[in-house]
This record gives sequence, C-alpha cells and structure tokens, in this order.
Amino acid sequence: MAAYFALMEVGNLLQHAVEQQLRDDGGISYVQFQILATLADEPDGRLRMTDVADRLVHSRSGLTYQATQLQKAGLLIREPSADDERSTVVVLTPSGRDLLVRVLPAHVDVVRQVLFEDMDRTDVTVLADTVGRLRDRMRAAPPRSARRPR
Amino acid sequence: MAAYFALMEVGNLLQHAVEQQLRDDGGISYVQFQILATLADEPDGRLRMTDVADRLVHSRSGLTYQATQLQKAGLLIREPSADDERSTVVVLTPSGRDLLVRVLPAHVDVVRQVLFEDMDRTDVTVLADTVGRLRDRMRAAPPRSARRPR
DNA sequence: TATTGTTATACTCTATAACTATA
DNA sequence: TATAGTTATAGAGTATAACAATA
Repeated sequence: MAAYFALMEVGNLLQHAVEQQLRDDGGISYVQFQILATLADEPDGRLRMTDVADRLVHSRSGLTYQATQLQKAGLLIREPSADDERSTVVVLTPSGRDLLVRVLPAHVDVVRQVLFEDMDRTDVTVLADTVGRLRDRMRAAPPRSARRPR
Repeated sequence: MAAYFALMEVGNLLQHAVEQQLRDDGGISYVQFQILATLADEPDGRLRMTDVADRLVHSRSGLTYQATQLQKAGLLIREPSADDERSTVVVLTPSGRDLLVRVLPAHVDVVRQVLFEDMDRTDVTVLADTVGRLRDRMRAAPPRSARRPR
C-alpha cells in the first residue's frame, strides 16, 4: 500500500507540474497533449476515434469533446474512414505537429527537474522497466469504450 | 521519457480503477478519499485546512469546496483552532472513520489486482523504494497554497 | 444486432480574485 | 503586512443516455 500511495502522489504532483507547463507554453491541457502525442506516435499520424479513446481511457463522448476543441485550434482534423464508413479518423495537422515540437523541450525539462533530479541511471532504468511492464499488462485489460452499459 | 510516459499512464489507469471502486462502495471521489485518509493518518484525526491543502496539492478554495461536501455527508467537521483564531481545524468523525474502514478492504483488493497482480516481491520493494524517495523529495518543494499571485 | 461517433444534458470539480478576520 | 479561510464566479471537463448511420 505504501508503494501505491507514493505512486499516486508522485503521479499527481508530476501531472500538476507538466499541466502548468503545457498550459503556459502551448495553451493545451494534459489530456490534449496526450491525444496529440498519441497521434504523433503513429507512423502516419492518424488513428480512429475509438482507438484513441481506448488508449487514453476515455469515454467516446469525452474524446469527441476534446477532438472538437483541438480541431477548432487547428491542431488536428477529422475525416471519414475509407474502409469503414462508420468510423472517423483523426489526423494530426502540421500545426499540431509544430505545437508538439515547440512544447516538447520545456516539457522534457520539467520532467527532468521534477522527476529525475536526484535519480541515478540505475534508478531510472529500474523505474522505466517496472512501470513499463505494468503499463503493458494494464493495457491488455478490456478497453474502456467496450464496456456495456448497466 | 519512456519511464515518464509509462508512469503517467499507469497512474491514470490505476486512478480510474480505484475511483470507480470508491464511488460504488463509498459514494466518494478519490480526492475525498485522500482527504479522509490524510486525516486518519494523523494520531488525533485532525489537521488545519491549509495543511491538508498543501499535502494534497490543492488550492485552498478547492479544499473548502470538498470539506463542505464531506461535512454535509457527516464524514468530518470543522471547528475553530484553539491556538490561532484564523485557522480552522478539520476533524474526522466516527462516520468518516467507519466509511474508511468499510471501503478499505475492497480498495486494497482493487490495488492488488490492478497494480500488483504479476509483480513479485522484489519488484514491489524496488517500486516502493524508488517511488517513496521520489515522493519525499517532491514534498519538499514549496507548497501549493504559498504561491504568490502573479 | 453490434459498433462508431455525436449530441444533449447534467454534474463535478477546480482555480482566481475579492473579501473578512486575525497575527 | 502577511496569513487563514470563505465566497462568488466562471470555465473546463466528464460521463450517461439517446440517437443516427453503417457493418
């Protein structure tokens, strides 16, 4: 339980710190940053709405809201899918990519300062390893958007 | 950065899981659980408002809101401080303590399932150690409520 | 019938600024 | 002058349920 409580507190403190940086430097929230970063991580910068929602543990309606905000800001566009006419594909725009590039250096700095300041290399390796395996396993759990209503 | 992203994702997934459990079993949010747990952690179950706000990285007005909710629910009371008449002290009620006791077993179960399922003892120890030191250092940073307005 | 996405809606929460009272 | 706490307010975000369109 000590590990759990510490993990939650560290996560929250870190989120507060990066949230402020992202707001100041890019005018976006952490969730919006996650959406952009998730898209940027794809080879072609495009994903289906539902796939984004699943990765970020969001309801689909919540993602629709955020996608609308990001589209208004010109950071992504939505277009119909070619293979499945029910689907909408979200595509990162050049501005969206620019914003990420512009915001990332300071973002990395904040993370370094807040999280890694006093950690040595082995600590970081161990943390990355442990927490990376955790994430992979947790991702395997049934996705959020697939949950049946009660 | 891999460690950072994984840490954030694990934290968010975990928070979603426990939040649902707390809502279902106790009718409280995670923040409210944190407030109650913070008080229960004190020998006499009492703390000043500002001290609670600092520990939980909250604005004071945000804590006022949550304290009002919890007081309405009968889980804590607020009373004037004896030594400093500016201060308000928050005190856990018996119902508040009962709720924690009632909610905690299932809470521990969720954490065990979601977080520790496939981790062996050394993994847990290492994680607790790393993340515990991190928290201690991050706590040493200047508190949230002390930030001067721009 | 199941899945994808949006909309309408209602609610929770958070922070900023202004204010009161005490140190 | 600084600190403790509250209030008023406004905004951001979230989810549930109902819906339309497609598989």
